[in-house]
Amino acid sequence: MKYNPPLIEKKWQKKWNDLNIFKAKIDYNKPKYYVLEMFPYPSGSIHMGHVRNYTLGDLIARYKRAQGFNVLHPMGWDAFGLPAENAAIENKTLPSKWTYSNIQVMKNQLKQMGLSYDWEREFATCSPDYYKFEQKMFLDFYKAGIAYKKETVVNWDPVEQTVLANEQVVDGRGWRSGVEVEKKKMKGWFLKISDFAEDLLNEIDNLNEWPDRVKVMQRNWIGKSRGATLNFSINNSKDIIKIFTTRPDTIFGATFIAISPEHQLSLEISENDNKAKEFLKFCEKQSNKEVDLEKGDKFGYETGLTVSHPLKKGVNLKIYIANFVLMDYGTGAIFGCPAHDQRDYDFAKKYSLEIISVIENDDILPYTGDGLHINSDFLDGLNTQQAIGVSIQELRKLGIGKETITYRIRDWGVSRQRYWGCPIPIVFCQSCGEVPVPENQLPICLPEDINFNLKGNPLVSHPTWKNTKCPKCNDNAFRETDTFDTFFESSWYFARFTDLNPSKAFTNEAFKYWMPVDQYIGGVEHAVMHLLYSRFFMRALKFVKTIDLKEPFNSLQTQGMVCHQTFKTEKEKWLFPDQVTKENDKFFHIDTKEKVIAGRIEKMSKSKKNVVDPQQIIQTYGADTARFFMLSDSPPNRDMEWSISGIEGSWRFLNKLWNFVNSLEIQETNKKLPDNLSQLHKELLAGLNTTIKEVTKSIDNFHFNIAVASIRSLFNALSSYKILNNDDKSVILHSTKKLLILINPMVPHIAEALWENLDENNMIAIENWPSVDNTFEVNNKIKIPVQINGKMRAVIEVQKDLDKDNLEKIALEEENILKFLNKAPKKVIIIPNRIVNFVI
RNA sequence: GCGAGCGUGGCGGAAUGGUAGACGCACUGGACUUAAAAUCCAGAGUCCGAUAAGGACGUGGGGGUUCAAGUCCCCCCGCUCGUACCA
Repeated sequence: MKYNPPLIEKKWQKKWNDLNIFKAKIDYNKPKYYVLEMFPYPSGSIHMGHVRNYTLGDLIARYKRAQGFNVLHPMGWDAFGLPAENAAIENKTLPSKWTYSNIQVMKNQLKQMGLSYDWEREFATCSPDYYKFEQKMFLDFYKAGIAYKKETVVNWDPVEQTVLANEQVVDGRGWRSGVEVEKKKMKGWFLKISDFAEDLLNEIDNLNEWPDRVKVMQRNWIGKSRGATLNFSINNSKDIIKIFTTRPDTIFGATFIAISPEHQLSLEISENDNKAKEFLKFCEKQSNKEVDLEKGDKFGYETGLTVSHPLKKGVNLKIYIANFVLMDYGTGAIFGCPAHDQRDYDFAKKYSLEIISVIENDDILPYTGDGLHINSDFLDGLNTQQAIGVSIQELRKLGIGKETITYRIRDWGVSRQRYWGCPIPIVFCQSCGEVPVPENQLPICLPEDINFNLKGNPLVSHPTWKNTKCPKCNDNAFRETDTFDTFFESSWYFARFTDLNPSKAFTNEAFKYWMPVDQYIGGVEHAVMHLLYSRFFMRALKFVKTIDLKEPFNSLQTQGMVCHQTFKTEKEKWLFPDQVTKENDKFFHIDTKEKVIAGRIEKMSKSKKNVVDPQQIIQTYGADTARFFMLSDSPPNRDMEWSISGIEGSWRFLNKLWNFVNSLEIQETNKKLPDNLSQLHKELLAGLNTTIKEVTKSIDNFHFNIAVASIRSLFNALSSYKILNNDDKSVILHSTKKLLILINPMVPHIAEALWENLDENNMIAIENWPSVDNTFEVNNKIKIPVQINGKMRAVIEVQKDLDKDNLEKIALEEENILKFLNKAPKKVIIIPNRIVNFVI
């Protein structure tokens, strides 16, 4: 009987399904375990990134089940988003139709992978049954003052008459129209994440099972900084400019003032100053991406206004409008100290402004480090920390400034000028203004009869949808046509999985039982936004008393990307891996035979064609082989390289496993370990025990590749063992069964099939994880390296825990040691069970 | 630009400060076969040496701490991710 993946995989998937093995139910007799992988956007078909993510999650789910946990392992669809609209325009279809048909396809593909989901909890976020709850949440936020409207700047495509996402802006131009993108001011809805910044920051310290790098990134994103606000009075005017600085100690080095183009003062100036107006227009054309702002050239406009330096009598500083000053951070105005800030330095050089050094240093300017202050009056001789304190004190005394804490994090703009998202439940009335939709009128559903041939947002151009009556005065009114950012849906979906209650977003009992998610797994690209928004969302829901939980994810693991070698023809055309053949270490096009250049190993991407379709892999090798390779290659948090030889190696191993287990003869008398174990038996069982320990530890630590290596080692020991008698058979059978339980979470179909072939009645899916049994530890001999000056010269085999004196004595009997030990050692370092080192 | 991470044989990767390269892939030799594939057995970091014994070198580069550094510290280089309207 040959290993036939399609046959056994279908069979066991059906059995799991028919017997409802993975259905999750509240059970207070068992500890619960909620394992969740980031749900996918239904883009069309699954890719290797999904395969990796869901294989990792499924391994954990099956492992925890075997350990006796009551496991919740759900799956759903992050179904709103831009690609559906693009597809709708391109293929003349509806976003809903496109999305739901993609879900169909992808669900089938996931099912073929044999993932142990409770499919009864599946949902798509684009269904009103889901999004109606977030309309209610938004209303709660609105009433609690967490949601508010303010002006925001968006990318505007004047030809398409539409707002563009950052990714739709290519080199400053609209991706479809190709015309220069403008910045446009619009009103949009925001959530006050900044109100929760302090708590979001503090609680990071308690996220013990999150990767440090994610925590550091979130801390930096929140960006708490202590500094000072300080007022400069504008000469010949009653007005003042309030600036924020983290370095009030450098005040004596200030040589100019710069304000954001969006600053109130900039707008006032531009009203009577055409050149200023032009400059603001120019700034509007610039990208509003953080990268471009920081990397781009610094431009300024000299307003002609000056302020007087508050601490240097008679010194005036020019006010510039500058493109690198952000309105969203601090007060939208800074003082420039070119000697000690890179951006200020660049700006000062460009506009020939004075550069005054106020911190002693030997480096070239700008110098941003610590040091003793000079040219700074009462700050002279102080270091940075001291000078910051003293300068703030002085500013307070003068009544022109004070210590201020600011955060880099900006409020979350949740408005999107798009059709395929959750409608925002607000109505605009001529007389009543903005009015929240009463809860009994929810959900506000998206219209299906839309026309993507018209310009702009189909919700705006729809003939009737936005027309409604004001809930307050019943006069004619308009609906909000913005929809939510899709991060809105993904900020609470994990809690919705705990119960699909049709009338409430969450059922108290289920929420309390299952939440928080014990193990969350997903791409590292979500390190900040999705994960921070979700943390915020829980707090916001707690604030409006919907739930009582702050942190949604107890343990987090981030996975790396799946990469593949790239191939190009000599004419620089990308090729798919299956268009390339290898002969004598050289690559050729499989049809045309032309030379192919093998490029770098890069993240799989459609544009570079270095993709492998999981569907094809599963068809050729089966899901188990794909899963096994995913786990055996790299540790999950690192990038992995997909390769044909790698997948074939996994395929070979599963075949070997299949043939080996099926070659075992099963008799009743073999089902128990023999009473008297030989030395070889003991060694084998000790090896088994080591593997159980190692696999358990490796899975707990998310080092699945080590777990795989360890299982392979055990398999090598079992399959090379010469079976001579009945006792041998019993020991091998015993060990093989344990091996199957260990490997089951990785390759569940073949494990079930072999388990059945071993005459077992229960499914391996419900077997208990093997426990560690140290009684077989027989190895009391240990190998210890002997070094001379830290260089390995010999290895001695000794009793475990042998004392220092004996270790030294035995080491000195080694020929190679004597050879190198040509004089008396200055020092001998001996650590029992570890090392002997002679220093000469 | 800023923030974060990563860098070990031909390749993926192992390694509580203590034998660098576990496990696998690719490779080489052998067995089986009319032959190939598959499978099985054996070998292998590089260099010197005889294909041995043994030795030198070796974890992106440079410096440092230590009896001992892939691991800790400093500087540099390269690549990847995020950067707020992609998900």
